[in-house]
Amino acid sequence: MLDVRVLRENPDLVRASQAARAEDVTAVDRALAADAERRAAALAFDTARSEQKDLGKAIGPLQGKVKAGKATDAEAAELTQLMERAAALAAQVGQAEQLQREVDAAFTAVISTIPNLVHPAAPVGGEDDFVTRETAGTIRDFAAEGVVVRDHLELGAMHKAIDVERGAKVSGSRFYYLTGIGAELEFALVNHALAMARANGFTPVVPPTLVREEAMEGTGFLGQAAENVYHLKDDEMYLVGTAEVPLAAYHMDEILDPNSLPLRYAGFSPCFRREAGSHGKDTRGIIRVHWFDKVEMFSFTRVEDAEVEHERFLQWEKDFFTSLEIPFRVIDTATGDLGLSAARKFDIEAWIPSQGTYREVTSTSNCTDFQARRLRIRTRDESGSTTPVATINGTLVAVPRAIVALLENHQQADGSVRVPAALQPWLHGRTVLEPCA
RNA sequence: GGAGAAGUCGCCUAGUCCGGUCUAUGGCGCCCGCCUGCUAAGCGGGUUGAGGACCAAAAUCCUCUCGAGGGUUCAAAUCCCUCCUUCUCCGCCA
Repeated sequence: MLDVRVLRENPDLVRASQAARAEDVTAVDRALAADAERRAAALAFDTARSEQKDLGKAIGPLQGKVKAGKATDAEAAELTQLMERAAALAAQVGQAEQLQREVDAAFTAVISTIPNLVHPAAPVGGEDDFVTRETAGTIRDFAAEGVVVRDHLELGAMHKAIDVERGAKVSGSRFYYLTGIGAELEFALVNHALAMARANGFTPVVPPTLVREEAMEGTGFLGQAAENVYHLKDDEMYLVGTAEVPLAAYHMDEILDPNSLPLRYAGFSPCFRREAGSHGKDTRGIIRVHWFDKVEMFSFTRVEDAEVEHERFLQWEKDFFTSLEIPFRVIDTATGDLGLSAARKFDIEAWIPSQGTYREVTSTSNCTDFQARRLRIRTRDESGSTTPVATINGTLVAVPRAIVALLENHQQADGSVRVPAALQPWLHGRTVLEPCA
């Protein structure tokens, strides 16, 4: 949710942001008009209600007297008169309240469609207008090494690590089993990630992954992203697509102690995505699946610290892939590709040898105070009054894509896979994974 | 799944039967001040959150907020309905 004051005092800023996102600029004027209406309606209701309360105060004692039989005829007559006025006023209050409710809902409806203000440094444009911030690691020259590149599916089969056939048999397309070393790799990656997160001041969390509408709505996943969310209609529950949802909603409706910030949580959870609208994309392998496990970083900070925290998140994500010795690049996502809540987003894209290109493996977003305002998560400023916090989220490891990058980048001619040093302690010291006979 | 109890402004709590002096009581904690060799104690004041009016700002004022949402009524913490949550007992079960 956008700050109404920004909307009122600096509508041009909002218009510019809308334009950068290729969103509806006229929504700004509709929101402003709705805001004015809303305030007028509130004032009308408040005034009528105030008068009604005054009348009520006069009626109370008088009524008491009349009931006790101690009232004079004049007082009884006055009571009758007051009651008549109060009845008339009650109708007026009812109407004013009804109007206020409608106008309020209209305002909420409009302002909810406006995404977060884009960060001034975010590159303007569509999906392909990202800016590459940096490229790290060295891409192997497989041909020179005499290695015929196998893709992760082939390697997964050789190692009996990934089974998509049975995944499809049991659950359908875009499902898979991780077996043997595949399953071990998941735990190794997750443990490695959690160890790093803990070292960086994160509290490990295993959150619920089935949430109520309020949590889904508050984190901004029921807007344009709604079609990708699994909805359990019988129970009015939603399966989360990321631990960001339960982690963000963890402090919903709370006022956080300013001295406790930044509050950092690392959530491990399964993630469920319908992948509507991506038919035909990445149909081979486990790059794009309906379910996967992930370790997600989440931080609540003061608004003024958000940008620095966001940079830290990026650094920690880079540290993770650097430790896995996987070449990657960092892109600054373009404004048109930010989603509802993010003001700025950095993606890490790992080199995928079988595709000869970089593919997104993690992503970190600075949602400023947008998400916190929706979830009513505040802290106190210097003057002691409440103010929304900022929220930052970032993937530390999304298991299947990390496994893809790992297997493909570290494969050797015979199909064996080298284990990077950082992961060895989590795999009982194994340095090489040998394919099954 | 069945039966029952409860939810009040950080925490505890009065009020709910019987609607109106509730503008929600008191205690604890916390904040400010006074007093005091220091500390403690004592004394005085403040202390839910949200929206709005006025405004440069502060002060002030108004409305909403007693788990949430509806309803009854001139008037709801209080009466009625639905939902949420917690607890107790029974049943079932990782």
